[in-house]
Order: sequence, then C-alpha cells, then structure tokens
Amino acid sequence: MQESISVFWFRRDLRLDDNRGLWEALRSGNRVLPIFIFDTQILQELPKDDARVTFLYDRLQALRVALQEGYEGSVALYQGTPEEVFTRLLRERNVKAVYANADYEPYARQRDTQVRDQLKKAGVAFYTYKDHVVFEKSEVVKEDGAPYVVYTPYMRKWKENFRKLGELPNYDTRPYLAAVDTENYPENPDLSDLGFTRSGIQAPHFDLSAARIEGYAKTRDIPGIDGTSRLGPHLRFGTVSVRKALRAALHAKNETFWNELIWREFFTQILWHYPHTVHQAFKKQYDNVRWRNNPEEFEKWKAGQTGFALVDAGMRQLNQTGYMHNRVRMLTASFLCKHLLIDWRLGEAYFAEKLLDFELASNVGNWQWAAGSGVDAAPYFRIFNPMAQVAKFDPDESYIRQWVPEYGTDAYPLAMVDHKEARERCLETYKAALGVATGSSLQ
DNA sequence: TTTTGAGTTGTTCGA
DNA sequence: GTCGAACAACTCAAA
Repeated sequence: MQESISVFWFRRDLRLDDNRGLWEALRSGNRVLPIFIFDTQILQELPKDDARVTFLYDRLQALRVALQEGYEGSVALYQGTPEEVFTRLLRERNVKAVYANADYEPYARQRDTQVRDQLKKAGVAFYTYKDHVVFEKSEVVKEDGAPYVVYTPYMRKWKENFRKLGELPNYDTRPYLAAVDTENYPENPDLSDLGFTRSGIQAPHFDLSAARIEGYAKTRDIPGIDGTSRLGPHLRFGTVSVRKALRAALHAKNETFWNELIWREFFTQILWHYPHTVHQAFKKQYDNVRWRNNPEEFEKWKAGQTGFALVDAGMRQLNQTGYMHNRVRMLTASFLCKHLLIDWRLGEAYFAEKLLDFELASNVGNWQWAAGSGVDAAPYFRIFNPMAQVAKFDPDESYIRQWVPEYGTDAYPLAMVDHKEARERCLETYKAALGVATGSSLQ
C-alpha cells in the first residue's frame, strides 16, 4: 500500500509563511504534496506574454527552490483542468485529503464545488480555509444579517469586529514544513511548455515599512510621487498575507492604509453576495444608459491618445508597466464612462487584461463606482474635470512628463472631445437613462 | 415601523 | 480669490 498523503493546492496564496491552508495540511499527520495547477480554462483566455503568468511562474519556481533547499521537497506543477489533474493525482497517489484556501470569485466557487464533488465520490475530503481576508462573506453584516452595501458602516463594523478579535493569527508553517513530501514530483515545466513567453513587465517589490505606511496618507493622491505600498499584486497572488499587511498598518497612527485594506474586503463580500455585478449594474436603472461605445474612441483611450494629458499618462503607465496610480485610475475610468460614454464593462475588461494587481472584486467594484452604477458610487453628475485633476494632483506635471514625453509639442494629439460639451452630453444621457426630469416642465 | 441622518476620492456657478 | 450651494433627490443603516 502506497503511503497516504495530504495535498495542499496553492491557488492565490503563493507563500510559505502565514498560510492557513498549508498550515492545516502540514498538521494533518500525513506527508504533504504541495501542488499548483496551471488551469487551461483560465490560461487560454490570456495573451501569450501575460505579465501575471510570468509573475506566477517565477513565484512558483521560488517556492520550489525554498522547499528543495530547506526540506528536500518541492511544488508539483500540473497543467490541465482541475478535474483532469485530480483524476490523475487520485490514480497515481494515495490521497487522503486535499487542503486549500478559500477563493471567492464566481469561477473559483464553481470550480471548487466541482472539485469537492469529484473528490467526495472518491472518498477524499476537500478542506478550504479563510486566508485571503480577515473577515469573509457573512462575518461583517448588519444586525439583521444582511450584507452592507455602503462602505462607511461596513468599515465601522469591520473595525468593531476586529477589536473583538484581539490578536491576528499567524499561521507559522516553519515548525511543520519537514512534513512536506520528498519524492514523486512531476517534471518542472518551462514557461514555454505552458504556451507562454516571458513578459518584460516586472512586479514591483512591496514596501510595508513604517515610513511608507505613514507617508501613504499624505502622498497617495499624488501620482508623481512614489508613495504607495505596491502591495496590489502581492495581495492578489498571496505572496504576502493580508494579516501581515494589516499588522504593518496597525502600528501607523493614520488609518488611511488600513481603510484601503478594508475596501478590499468590502468589495470581496459585495462580489460574493452579488456575483451578477460582474456583468450587470448594481443599480439596475444604470443599465439603461445608452452607451455610445465608439470603437475608434475606445482605441484612443486604450492607447493613451485622448489629448488629455493626465488620462493619457495613466493609460501609458498601465500599458507599459501593468500598473496605474490609483488617483489616475479614477480619472481614466470616469473619462471613459462619462466623457466618451463607453460602457464601464469595456473599461473593466481592459484593466482586467493589463493590471498586474487585477482583482475581480475590486476592479468591478471600482469601475461601477466610477460609472455611478455601483455600491456607494459616485453620483452620476460627478464628472471629473481632466484639467482640474492635473492642477490638484500633478501641479508640476512631473507625472505627465514621465509618461507623455511629447506633451506640449506638435506631436501630442489635440483633445478628442470638448470637456464642456462632453460633460453636458453625459448629464443628458444619464438623466435620460435614470428618468431624471429635465428642465422645468415636470408636471 | 417609522423616522432621521448620512453618504471615498468632484465640479461649477454665482454671490 | 473664496465659499457655499447645487447638482437631484435616493437609498441605506440604525435608532
């Protein structure tokens, strides 16, 4: 009889330290085979030089090295659908149980339900744990058990619950890592074996130093200043735990950074309770907006050729680095939806393709915020003025000059729309969709 | 159940 | 140049 093993399935938790699911697997009493599945259903949707696949691949190689050097273990890398991979694993190994951290996105929920059924038929348990957030789905809710759809009361309740929690747990795996399996690993694929080429885009290192967290509140709105933590991709792939990020934030006097992490959990639970918001407006009447969706204008926006310097700077930063400063994300999103009257779903899809820190819940939530259609959204008549935003947030134009070097020369395009006209057109279009009375003729 | 106060990130207009 | 109100009424959360 082959030795029985536990499987730990890495998904978006690519770290050894402070990892709940891995910690649970290692304490199961069996040897633990860590695996990762390059899910062909996901990969086939992605461009062949996708920066996130490179990031993921490199991170997995680093995990393999760390486990080899310290414990003679590794991470087994598989390619296929989860169903195919588990069929193979159950055939080849004596699997007693599969451990993973919970994933709340609609595709992941459906996938995990299927895997749970498949494993159950084979008599294998599938355990999932909360790791990605401090409070999940129904842990921060109103008195009557309904989810919050307004941020501020959610945030207050979150903090109240957090105080009751006392200490944040730290799932330290180091004492147990010797339980990792030491043989029978499949061959290590190259990136090209997976059908991908190396992206030139590098993920930035995150910075959770006290100075950075303290400075964040002051400088986070100035895109010309490198004042953000760059935590996004690391939270997305779990190369750092949210608990570690929060511990760093808790020492700071200012709660701004802390609040941003709470926004992430707010949108995570919104997506859980309202998964249809991936495709439909949270406020239904906003699906009546008659989007213009002009394809040439959409291309100009994507390329950073709108003739509005801060919008173009943001789009070019995104295209070149897989990152865009938060302040400029709001402006570019507002410009697409309101000045150009292009459906937020198209903008959301473009960000989803380009952002290294792409997180479905936050992307959809924030795009719907910009369009006015989402939870706690900007009112429809709040239309960012692209020039006023420069004066406020990039007064020395350092950010613009960094990303739009030809700004101010003949080579730079003319403004693709007149701000005042576009603004008025937007107000009319939204009013028509929302049934807002115009003029004084209301009876 | 009803009432009341409040609500991430803005802009424009007119006094 | 500065400041408050309007934008348009609405929905949510909590007392």
